[in-house]
Formats: sequence, structure tokens, C-alpha cells
Amino acid sequence: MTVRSQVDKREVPVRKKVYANLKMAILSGHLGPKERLTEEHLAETLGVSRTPVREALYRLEAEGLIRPLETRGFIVSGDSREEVEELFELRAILEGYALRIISERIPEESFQQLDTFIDKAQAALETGRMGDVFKWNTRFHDHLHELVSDTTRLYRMIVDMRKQVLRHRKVTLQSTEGAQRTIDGHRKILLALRLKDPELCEKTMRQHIKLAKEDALLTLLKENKEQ
Amino acid sequence: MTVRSQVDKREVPVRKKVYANLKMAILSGHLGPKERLTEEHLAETLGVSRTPVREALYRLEAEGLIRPLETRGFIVSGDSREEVEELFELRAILEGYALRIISERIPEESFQQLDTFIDKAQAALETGRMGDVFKWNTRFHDHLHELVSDTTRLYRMIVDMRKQVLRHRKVTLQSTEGAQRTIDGHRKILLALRLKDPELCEKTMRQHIKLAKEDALLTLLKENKEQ
DNA sequence: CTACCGAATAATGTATACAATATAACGATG
DNA sequence: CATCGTTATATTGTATACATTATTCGGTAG
Repeated sequence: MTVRSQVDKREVPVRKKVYANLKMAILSGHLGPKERLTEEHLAETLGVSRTPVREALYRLEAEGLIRPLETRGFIVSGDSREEVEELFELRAILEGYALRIISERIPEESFQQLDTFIDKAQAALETGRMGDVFKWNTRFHDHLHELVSDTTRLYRMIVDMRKQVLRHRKVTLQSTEGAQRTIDGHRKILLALRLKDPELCEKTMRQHIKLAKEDALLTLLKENKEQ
Repeated sequence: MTVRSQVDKREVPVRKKVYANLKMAILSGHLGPKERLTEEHLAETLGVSRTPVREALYRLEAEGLIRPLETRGFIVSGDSREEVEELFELRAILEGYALRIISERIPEESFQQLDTFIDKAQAALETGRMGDVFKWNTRFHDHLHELVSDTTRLYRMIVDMRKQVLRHRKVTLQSTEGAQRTIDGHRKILLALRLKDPELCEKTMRQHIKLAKEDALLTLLKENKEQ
């Protein structure tokens, strides 16, 4: 069949499965910066040969999620105070700029949407459903991101960073004050958007993420104390 | 010898050589988006096996310098109008923010340095030594970047993007007006730094890079016409 | 007991082999 | 001559083998 070539029958390469696997494990915090990753060991564990494992590892390295050990093998990176700070700093820059762009093109109906998300989050917070608070807050950001064309480098970078950030927000997600701060931040963002003030938008988003950074650093401190 | 382990006797892996090779070829414009890159062919050409070639290719893909072809093989990316625009847009964001940071920590002696670079570039321009104009302009930016700690993600991203950008600036480097604009831009940047006004610094740098973008897009147009 | 040597072990880097699949070439048939 | 199917070719994906090098550990000489 000539049509057959249209349909991509290629199954997902092992390399990508391994990559996705490891990435998930890292981002979920399941794989910490404690354990050393070696090709052989991973290959054995996952029941594949070293080749696809190497390729997955190199990709993760390129993305900065793991780092080659001076000795040999890799280690999950990104848990040092500096790295967390940098991550949030970059996020603040990029998302701040994104909001500036968004403010120039946001459609009227988005305001309602965003308003709803905030209200739902607030309601969830007041009835103690923290999981839902997280859900609606995430929706809020997601909705914003969808207003940036999803093919752009900027979009991809933001999405990627938001994923990386997740593992540093365990505390905020549970603390009431943190959640309230986040919701208040969203209100400010929405206000800035309504005012259609690009300058203010960028500033507000930066401020918002800066707060998130403080929370993340607190989380980090706590974790380090526990160990 | 126990000392031996301290000294890293490992020679550079072929994978890295191939990577550096291809990257250089791409950034210098020597390898255009015309030719298709396949593992076998590259391996043969470079006289190595496919293994290190694959690894180099995957890395370049992760960095966005090449893109997998729907069919098979890779192609050099980043020459579409959109991609060039995005590249400069991101650069403007990141370098703008970097200048903001720099304005808060720039030492007194840097002002002289930067002044000198501008003067030399201007002098070179007036005597028609375009190569030198480029050199001193580059020094100007390099000096700025050195004021951002060179271990940060921000720094690495900026350096990386500047490299990627080079191949789109052939025209400016030869046109007198373009060069003058660049030098003027540097003067403005220096002024903003002297005023120690973070806001102005960020804005000025963004503006400066926006101009560079226009030049790059002109280059692109010209090239497309030639073909 | 300490320093050094060397074998054993671990891990990586590269090449190669083989299977799977997509693309291209070619020829036959309606 | 267009279309379909078939074979050949190109290209990739994975596994494996082998060489190289680091690290560790144990033992021996001083």
C-alpha cells in the first residue's frame, strides 16, 4: 500500500521509552540526586541493551536533568540551592515576557476563564481540598500558556521549566498560606492583564514567580534538614 | 601512580569531536539546511562508526540545531524566518535581563573598558577595517557576559544563542550603516549602565537586539532571493 | 602500619552485526 | 501509460563484542 507510508507505523523506540521513563522518575522526585546512574545498571534494570540507555542519558544530560559524574556515571542534578534559584529566575524572565506578549493579544473571553479558575481555586482552598487548589492553579497557568503559540521556542522552554519546577513545590502545595499567596498572585496577574499594561504584566509575573521561588527554597531547606 | 587518577588522561571521545565538527559546520554556515544528514553517510565521511555519529546527532537535535526529517535523516534547522525571529526574541529577553543584573554589580573599571571597545570599533569603522569593527563589538558583548557568573544557566544560554546568531549576521558585518547602528546601540547601553538604571538597561538591550534582528531578517531575505 | 604494586572489577567508548522498516526502482499487467 | 505489486536499497534501531581505562581491593615489602 502506498498509503501505508502516510501512517507512521513506527513503534516508539526503546531509547525514547527509556528517556521518558527516567525523565518522569526524575521530575516526580522518585529518582533523587542520591543514586548514581550507570549505563550497565540501568540497561540491566530495564531489560534493554546499553545502546538506547546511553542515548537517553545523553539527551537528559543535554537538557541538564542529569550531570556526568567526575568519576563515571551520571547523577540527577538540579537540587542544589543555586540550581533551584536559577531555574526560577529563568522561569520568571521567560514567563514574564510571555505575559507581556499575552497582554497584547488576549481575547475577551479569557478573562472569564481565568476568573473562574481563580474562584475555583479559592473555593477549594477554603474547603481544604488542596489537591483541587493545585489543579485550578495549574489550569490558570496552562490557559495563559495556550495563548502563546505552542510551536515557539519560548513556549517549549516555559513548559519544560514548569515541569522541572514541580518537584520543588511540595510544601507550597500543602501549606494554606502558600496557596493563598499563589491565588492572590493570580488575581494580580489577571488585573494587570485587564489593564492591558504590558510593563505591569511582566513585572507582576516576575514577582509572582519570585514568591514561588521563596517557597521552593523553603522546601529545599526542609528536605536538607531531614536528611 | 595514585596521582594519575587526578590528571584526566581520557582523550576526547570521538562523539564529541563529531559533535564539535558538525556544530562548527552548522554555525559557520558551511553546512546549510540544504543537505540531508544521515548516520551512515556522516560516519563514512568522517571515518568513524555510526555509534558516535548518532550520539552527536542526537545531541545536536536536543539543542535544536538539527531536526529529524519526516522521512529519515536530519536537516539543519533554524533558517526559517520564524526561527530566526524567535532566536533573536529569546536573545533579547535573556540578554536584556542579564544587563539588568549587570547594572547592579558592574565595577567602575568596566566603564573604561567598554568605552575603549566602542572607540576602537568606531575607529575601525572609519578606516574601513570591518573585520576589526566586528572584533571590538564582540569584545564589548563578551565583556558584559563576563560580568554574569559563567556557571549560570543564564550565561550558558546567552553564549549559546550568540553563537547560533552569528550565521545570520553576514550582511550587517559588511554594511557601514548597520555597523554604525550597532556601535550607537553600544553607546546607549553603556549610558544606561552608567545611569545604573536597571529598567532602562533591560529596555535598551532589548531594543539593541531588536535592531540586530531586523538586520538578520534582511540577510535572510537576500539569501532567499539569491537562490 | 603504610606505601606501593598489580590483579580483579566496573564502566565506558567504539565498532560491528543483524533485524526491521521505509523509500526507491523496476517491471508487469490492466 | 498509469497503477499496482515486488524486489532492491538505504537507513535506522538495538544488541553485542571488544578494547580501553578507572577504580577498588588485597597483598607484600619496607
